[in-house]
Amino acid sequence: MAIIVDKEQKKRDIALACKDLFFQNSVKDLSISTIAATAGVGKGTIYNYFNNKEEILFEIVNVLLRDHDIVKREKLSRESTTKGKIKVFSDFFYNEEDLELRELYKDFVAISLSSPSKEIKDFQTNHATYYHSWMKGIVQEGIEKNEITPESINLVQTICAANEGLFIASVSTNRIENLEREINLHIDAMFNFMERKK
Amino acid sequence: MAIIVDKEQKKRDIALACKDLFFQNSVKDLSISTIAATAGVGKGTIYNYFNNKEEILFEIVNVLLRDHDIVKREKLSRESTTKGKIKVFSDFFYNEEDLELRELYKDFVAISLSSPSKEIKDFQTNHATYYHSWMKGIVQEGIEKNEITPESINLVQTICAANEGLFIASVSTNRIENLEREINLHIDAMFNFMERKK
Amino acid sequence: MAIIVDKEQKKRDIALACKDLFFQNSVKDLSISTIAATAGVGKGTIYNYFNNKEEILFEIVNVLLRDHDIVKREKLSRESTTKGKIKVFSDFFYNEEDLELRELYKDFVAISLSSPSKEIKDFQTNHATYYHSWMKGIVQEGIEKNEITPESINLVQTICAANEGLFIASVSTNRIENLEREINLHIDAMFNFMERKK
Amino acid sequence: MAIIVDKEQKKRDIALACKDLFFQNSVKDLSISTIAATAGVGKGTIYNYFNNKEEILFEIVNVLLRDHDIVKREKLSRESTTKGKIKVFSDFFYNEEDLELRELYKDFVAISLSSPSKEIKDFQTNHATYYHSWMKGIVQEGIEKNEITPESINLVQTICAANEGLFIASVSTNRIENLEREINLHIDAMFNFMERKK
DNA sequence: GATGAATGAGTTTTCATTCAT
DNA sequence: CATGAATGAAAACTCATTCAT
Repeated sequence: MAIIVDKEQKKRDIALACKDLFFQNSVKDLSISTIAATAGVGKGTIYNYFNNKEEILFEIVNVLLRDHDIVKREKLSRESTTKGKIKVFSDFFYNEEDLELRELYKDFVAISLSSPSKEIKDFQTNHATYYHSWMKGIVQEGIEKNEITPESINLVQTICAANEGLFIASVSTNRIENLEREINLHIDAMFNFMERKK
Repeated sequence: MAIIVDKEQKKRDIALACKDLFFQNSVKDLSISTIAATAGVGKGTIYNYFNNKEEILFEIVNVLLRDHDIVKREKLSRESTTKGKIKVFSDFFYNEEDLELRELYKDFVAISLSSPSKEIKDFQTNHATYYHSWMKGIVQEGIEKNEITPESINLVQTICAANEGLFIASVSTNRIENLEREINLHIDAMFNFMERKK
Repeated sequence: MAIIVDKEQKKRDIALACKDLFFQNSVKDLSISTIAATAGVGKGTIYNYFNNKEEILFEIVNVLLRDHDIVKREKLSRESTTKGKIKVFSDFFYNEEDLELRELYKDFVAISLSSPSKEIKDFQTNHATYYHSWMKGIVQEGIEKNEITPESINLVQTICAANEGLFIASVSTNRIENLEREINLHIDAMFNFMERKK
Repeated sequence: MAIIVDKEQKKRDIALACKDLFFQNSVKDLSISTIAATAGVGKGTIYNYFNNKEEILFEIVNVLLRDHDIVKREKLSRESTTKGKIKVFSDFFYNEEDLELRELYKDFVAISLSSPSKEIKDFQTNHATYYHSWMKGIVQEGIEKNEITPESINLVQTICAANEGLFIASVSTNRIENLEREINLHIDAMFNFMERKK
């Protein structure tokens, strides 16, 4: 019998072994040689598990997101107010823990903008939809608890979009000096309109 | 002196001669050979006028923005309400006329995200600041005309960011089916809060 | 002993399992991976039975030739004249039934011409000699039956060579529009000289 | 002004600089690196003049054929009889001078048989047609001079094909011990039928 | 100042072969 | 015996950059 390898596990191993490489460089700037060397396998082995560099990126993100979600869920459970939850939800764009994931996210958006493939767009759509629903759930809950007005549900899209827009601006320009502050200011402003007046 | 003017003119000529190339391809995918051939000059000549491909992109955008601004100013002058002006201001992200400029803009953001250089960040900062001020001016005017509340000035950042965020989402995911509609909905929602109640 | 028989059987099984692959692709274009997968065995197993891809080709051809010979013998028995027999003998180069074998034959000649090995040359020699003798036998018989002149025996080589030359020309150039016609014309021409004048 | 190079001359120079390489190896076995090194230019330079290895082969053959034709014409002019001319014409397949050209020819046929491209087939067709016409002209002349019968014209195809078939057999098998002898025997046999009986 | 021929480092990709299980 | 994971050498090809004219 030949060596039976858990293909999925091996994919994960290779991906994680070179995750730092992907944090520090954009996919375009990484060569298969470098990736293989870093992962401690031969170039051919990379091709046994991945069809292209993007797939490795997908794998890394998938693994990291699993952990990220657990932590996020935990952090959310510690927040009692809807506003608090939304702020925690939005801290992905600036907090220290998600620095790495954020780097990869930048890479994803960059690829989507410059040379989009169906795969990457689908991948992005899946995740965007997932997090959007999640946030919608939080807002819905806030409505049910009478914290915020029913119309608030229509502002979820705007909050998400503004978060993302502020993040992009903070990365691609020098205009945003303190992203954390800007995001929280904008959430405060939105909640001004969303919160039930007593 | 005269020579310097000539040099500037030649830069512009080269840049404009290959602008279509830049609309249709991302900078990363264009080779100097292709650019030179399209511009009808030798490869060496490109190096006499530009240090890298990005600089050509800068030149094209600069020229195009000049025209774009004139048209925008004209369109704005035809709008009487502040809301109308903001909508016209935001239509850059979806209107037909700015399709080309938008393609270049995507390229800029992509570069900023994946391998940012000081030059491109400064370039982006300049333009972002310029348009931001412009929009702020419009809102300021609306406040002075008593159309909208003084606090509205603090929402300019959010409006801009949400526009940008929606645009990025429309490009990098399949989530936004109709960008024009989403942008206008979100502007309407914001103006609900900004407009003075009579 | 029994084991050796088994080994031979297994070789044949593997070879036949992937014969279609060899019809459709030239040996050079086939990878061991593809062959192994098609044969339904592991890559390592191929190496247990064959030293190289050519050997698999030999095996396939050997098996196919056995059947081909039976059919040919049967077809020849149905022909009464020597000319008829020679034509049937030569139809290998254009008939529909031998299409596959012909594809393999092309591959053999190609290998012989570009990077000949002792093995392939011996293999080719064996078969060429075998068929040459066969044809010689037919001509001999025709002489004995007084159908053709005794000198005809010296033209066997020419007939064979011309058949082969026409085939090669039909494959490597666009000069031969209808190979069947050309081969039959040339055989007719030769028989003009070979047939006993009554 | 940049260096103006006679592109055609440079192609020829590169091709000739590595012709020995092509005599000794089949195209498939040659790498661009080796070719470039032998020609004394960089790898990139090869690509500036040729799209693939076959094109280099074409170039070499074209140059060599030019010389070959001159020599052949000269040799033919020294022959007075049609039979002599045909023999001289056919000596390409075995004479010492054309050894190199013959090696390339083998390569051509091998490629045509294993992985034919339109280009190579057209190239082969052109040359085959050219030499075929040439030989036809010689036979025609013989007919006009009353040396051979008018029907001889129909045997040109057979003579060519048999020459080629014998050559292929001599290369791909051990059956032909002395190609020169076989070719001349077969030409003698054909002329037996073609020559006018006095 | 303009040119474009030459370059070679660097990249992706393939695949025969090995060998631990 | 059979397997198939791992490998790395080798190949094709690209392209920014230089520099002689």
